[in-house]
Amino acid sequence: MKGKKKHITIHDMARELSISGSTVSRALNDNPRISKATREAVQKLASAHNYLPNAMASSLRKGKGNTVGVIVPNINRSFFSNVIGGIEQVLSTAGYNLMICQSNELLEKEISALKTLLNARVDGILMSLSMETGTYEHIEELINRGVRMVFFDRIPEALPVDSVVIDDFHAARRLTEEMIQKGCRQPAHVGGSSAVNVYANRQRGFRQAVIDCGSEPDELYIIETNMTRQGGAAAFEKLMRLRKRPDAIICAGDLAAHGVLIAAQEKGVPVPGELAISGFANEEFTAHIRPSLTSVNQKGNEIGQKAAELFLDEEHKNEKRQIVIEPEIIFRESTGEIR
Amino acid sequence: MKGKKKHITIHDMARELSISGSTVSRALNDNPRISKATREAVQKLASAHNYLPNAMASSLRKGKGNTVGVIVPNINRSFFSNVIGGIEQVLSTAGYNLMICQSNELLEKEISALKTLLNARVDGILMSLSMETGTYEHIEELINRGVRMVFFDRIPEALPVDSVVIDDFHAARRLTEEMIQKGCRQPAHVGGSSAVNVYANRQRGFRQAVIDCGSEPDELYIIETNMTRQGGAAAFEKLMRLRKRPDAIICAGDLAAHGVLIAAQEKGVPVPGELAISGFANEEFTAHIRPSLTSVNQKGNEIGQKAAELFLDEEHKNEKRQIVIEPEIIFRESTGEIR
DNA sequence: TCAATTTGTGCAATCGATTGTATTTTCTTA
DNA sequence: TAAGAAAATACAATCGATTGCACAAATTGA
Repeated sequence: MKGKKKHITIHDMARELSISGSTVSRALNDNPRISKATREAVQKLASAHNYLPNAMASSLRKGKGNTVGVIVPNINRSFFSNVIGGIEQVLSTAGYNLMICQSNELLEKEISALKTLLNARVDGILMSLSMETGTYEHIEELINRGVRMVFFDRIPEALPVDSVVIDDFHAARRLTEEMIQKGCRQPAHVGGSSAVNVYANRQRGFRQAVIDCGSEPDELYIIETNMTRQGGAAAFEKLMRLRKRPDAIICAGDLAAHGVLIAAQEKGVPVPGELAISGFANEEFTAHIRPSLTSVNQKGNEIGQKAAELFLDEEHKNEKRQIVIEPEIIFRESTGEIR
Repeated sequence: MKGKKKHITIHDMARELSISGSTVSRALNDNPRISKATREAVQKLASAHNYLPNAMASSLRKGKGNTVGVIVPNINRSFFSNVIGGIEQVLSTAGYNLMICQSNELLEKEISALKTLLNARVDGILMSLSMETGTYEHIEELINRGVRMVFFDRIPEALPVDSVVIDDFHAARRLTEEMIQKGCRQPAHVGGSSAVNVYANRQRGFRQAVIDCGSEPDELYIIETNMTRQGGAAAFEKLMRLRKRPDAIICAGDLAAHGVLIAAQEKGVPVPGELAISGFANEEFTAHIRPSLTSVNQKGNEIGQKAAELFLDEEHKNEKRQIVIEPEIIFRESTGEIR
């Protein structure tokens, strides 16, 4: 008895009211060309039937779907879920829906996610590159197609696209300087592949701070590794084998920093007594471990909002605008009595 | 020069090859009715043009879009992002895309998310209720419309829908029993509103364990609060004011448990020496705080997979199937030397 | 009262892909 | 080689909403 069709269409209602489909459509969209009487009759019937417009049909006709795609490496990293939150705040107000995809740091999945979003004819794509992404043909193709894109955090720096980043360079530099000024004599840096812009910038910031303080960066104390706890622990081992042990390890990620911390504790190296440690990203756990971990708040929510605003600002598209957000360094126990 | 149309259609290609659109369509879908020659010619042209089918058009025609909606309270809770991961593993293999929405624990947002998903004519909705959701009219309406729904974790128990849950009752019961057997004399329970099925079940489990061990549950030791760190701390204060202090606090969530732990440490109550504490959900931080927190692995990934499988199994829809997953209790330092 | 407006509706095409039903072409086989 | 079967392709309708244009009805003005 419940009919085969799940949904009432505009035409069903037109028939019911003995008017034409176009009138129903206009009535629902509050078109002034429709008389108040019919408009109200239609709207009443619509809500009585719980009418819901078929977004596919209207998108198809209108050529745009009020959907934007978001691709992040991983939604269960607090930074990225905060970004998504920020994006959603802005875009849902503007009437857009989100299609969220994960690349799992894999280029292949990134490409297939892009394909999916294109199939869905999203109005734009906001994304952060996967760690694996080193070439940008797949991105360039989209740009050539005229797809509206905004990147955040991990961006293709060579490409003419809008982006939102935090000032990684500056954050790493300030953090390192602070450590040195506090009396640290031999800082080390543990980061990710410098093929990724954020890691490259954090490493540059570290180097600059060392130079500013009158030394030369020593390559032995700059390690590139994968940014996991294991990677951090491995880097720690390597650093401990050096003739002169570092007394501060600035890490470009919280997980790696935590790996360093755990390894140090296992080795019996007092933190922050003999070794100061800092991370990056301000993941939730950093505040709760002992010693709590100094880190950098990347302002994910704000990044998401700005990225969404860039997307919405149709005026100046593809002008390679870049919004730089100043991150906030959060000093905690792992770096001792700084400030 | 780049033309107004962003995308090539099937008809553009048909014209180019001087054949009909239907032939192109069939060729692209490897329909055997099309000769090998034309099929290959079409496919070659398609890839030369980077042709991407318009998902809206084909969905509209086919009446289904290979998209399923997912609604969770919050994507940055590790449990939920794990669920999403599990769902994605299964559904992307089956050719579905995900539209992910957050309710932020708000009924209003839950309803608007549902509306969005219906507009998009998703093929189904997998969801976990918001904390605020106490009435189910909005859900029932969907069921009446024949929308394929699968719930997980926080489910509307009275409704005839498929669901995947973990055995909260059993987990809480076992955990509590274990504590009592270990010598705990006065266990307490800190949980969320018992209007939410999971919290109700965890509380029931606690009560049952107490009964099984020969006592009567004392209402003074069963507290309902909001499941945040603040809520946990407040509950702790309340419990500490009782004549006989509890020597074990079983919490229905990790955040609350952490709040209890911090408050206890501030009060100078040794954990696990004088007070054992356990949480629920196995959030990442539980393994990293000191003392590390005993918790319950809710197997988010597995739940997601099962939910997706229920969705895919078209055979028996709306049979109120329920899959119960046995959670795993992870004993850590906060409960001392159990097992 | 009739032409000139204004206002309200309907018709039909459209968006892009799919599909049942022709229709044409090619291949068999007597 | 012609008739019949089989294979390949084309036609046209369809999904549901939107929209330019045409048309009808109501209103205005003279």
